[in-house]
Amino acid sequence: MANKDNYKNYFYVTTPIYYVNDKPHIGHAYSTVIADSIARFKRLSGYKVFFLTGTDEHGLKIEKEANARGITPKELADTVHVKFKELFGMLSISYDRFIRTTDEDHIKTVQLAFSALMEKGDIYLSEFEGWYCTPCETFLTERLLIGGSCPECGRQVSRVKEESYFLKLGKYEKRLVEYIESRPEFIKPPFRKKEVLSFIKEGLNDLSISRTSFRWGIPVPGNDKHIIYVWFDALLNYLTAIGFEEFRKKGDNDFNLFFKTANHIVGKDILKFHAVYWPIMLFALDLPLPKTIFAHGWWLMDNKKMSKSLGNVIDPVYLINNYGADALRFYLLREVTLGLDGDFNMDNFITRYNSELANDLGNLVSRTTAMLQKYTEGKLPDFSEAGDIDEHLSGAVYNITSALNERYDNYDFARILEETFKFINMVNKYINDSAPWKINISSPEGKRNLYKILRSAVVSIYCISYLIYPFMPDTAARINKILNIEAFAFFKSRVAPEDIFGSHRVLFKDGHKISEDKHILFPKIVNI
RNA sequence: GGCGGUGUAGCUCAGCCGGUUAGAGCAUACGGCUCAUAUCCGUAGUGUCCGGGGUUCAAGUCCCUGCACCGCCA
Repeated sequence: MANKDNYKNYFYVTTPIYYVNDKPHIGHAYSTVIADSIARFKRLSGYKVFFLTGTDEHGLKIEKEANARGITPKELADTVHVKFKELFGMLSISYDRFIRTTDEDHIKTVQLAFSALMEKGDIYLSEFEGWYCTPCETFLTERLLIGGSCPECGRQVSRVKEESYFLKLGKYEKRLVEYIESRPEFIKPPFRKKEVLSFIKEGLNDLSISRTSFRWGIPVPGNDKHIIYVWFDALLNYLTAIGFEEFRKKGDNDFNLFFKTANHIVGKDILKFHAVYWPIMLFALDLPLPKTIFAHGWWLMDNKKMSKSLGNVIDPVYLINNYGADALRFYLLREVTLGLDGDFNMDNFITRYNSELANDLGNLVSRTTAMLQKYTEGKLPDFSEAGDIDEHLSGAVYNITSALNERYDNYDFARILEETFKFINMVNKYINDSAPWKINISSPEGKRNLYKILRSAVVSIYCISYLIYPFMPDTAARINKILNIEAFAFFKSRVAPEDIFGSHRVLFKDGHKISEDKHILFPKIVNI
């Protein structure tokens, strides 16, 4: 049962909820893969994880798209949200809930929250006058416009003047600044934190949070002339999914324990909503704030922004079908450091695939298993015959794993993968240098030496499967199958990362044999 | 315009509080091995560390300035 003080063992991670006006693209895949990887690592480390993703289904843009297609907004959402589920299935995304903002419990949450803030006086009715960009769902002030058009998308904006509900922001401004400044882990990476702070310090106007010009959305309780602004609606999904309604009614449950540990994964374009408006909503609701908001960059295509009009959009489904989900996951996470933009380049994708996945990792597994078949008929030399694992290898694994928690908490996935692949190279070198094929096995020393090398290589591969598991779960499972051990035995023991190497004596029992089948983990890409 | 950042080998980038001949990966050339997905390992390079001043015994590393590019700004 949940203990009030053990929230450190909880881990709540969310992706943005994705807008259902169009099918998913690589950016959706990216946010979701980041969240999936950290969720998997935390589960591995024994945390109670809740991983949330889903779709944002309300708003004028959906209503318009549905009208254009001659269907209802709900029909549009029903159709498109499935595309996201399919993509996430193909990508092995291990979410615990796929929320939709049209879900019953979410609608209740939004209305509950809205009412609570009305009662408190943090939401009030007034009049909005200004400009609005429909495609961006953004209100704009006069001085931001460029030639009378939206500064973001360049399209026409429309003049709006209407009655609207407002959320008080100024009231919480100072508190928010203090909160952000005193918590380095709250907004990552650090340069984004600076941006947010300077934005807030310019002063916050109250936020318009309702619309009367269209119908597709959640009505304001007691005044259904008004539809609740899509961002106010969408952000609350993070509360719905972990039982906000029940929490309001009955008090404590897992809700509290989870929410304090929340990690929101967001794109840089929606950081402001998550780092400014969302915390203020939570202050107003007397709730704790999430632990971390991580803003990642965008994917460019050949250094240009991807857009349908340029025709340079890369389809994640195409990549998965041709190269596999893990190849895509690997590329997305390996190529980009921290919160920077990434450049998707097909040549680069293939180079990384061939040199790192096929040549370095795939071939290491291939040559090792082949030697085992050849020299010991697939039997892993027992500990008593082989002795301890090579010290340089075990030391290297220790160095990587002991920094793992910190690296994950900083979303420094590229670094983890870089170090993992350095280790893979080290094992390749170890095999080269010790040259098992040259050993004279007629002598007892020679035999023992050969056994030590083989066992060291196999245990190293096991460690590699552990290290890559969060990023490439399928590959990790396939490696374990090749080694003929239960997939993810490391789950059961819940060993600390730095103890993973030491677990081999338990894992590989005397007389253990690896699989006889020949597996190619990553067939080389030869064409184009 | 305001605030912040970046500019290092052909390409992508590491270089924390200033300190020996400036690093990695990819690409290129040559060499070694044969267990392996013609894979792996080794060796060799080349750089006005954006320009100009300054501080210091000592500066990609700090300060000033110029140029170029980028991010954020209800």
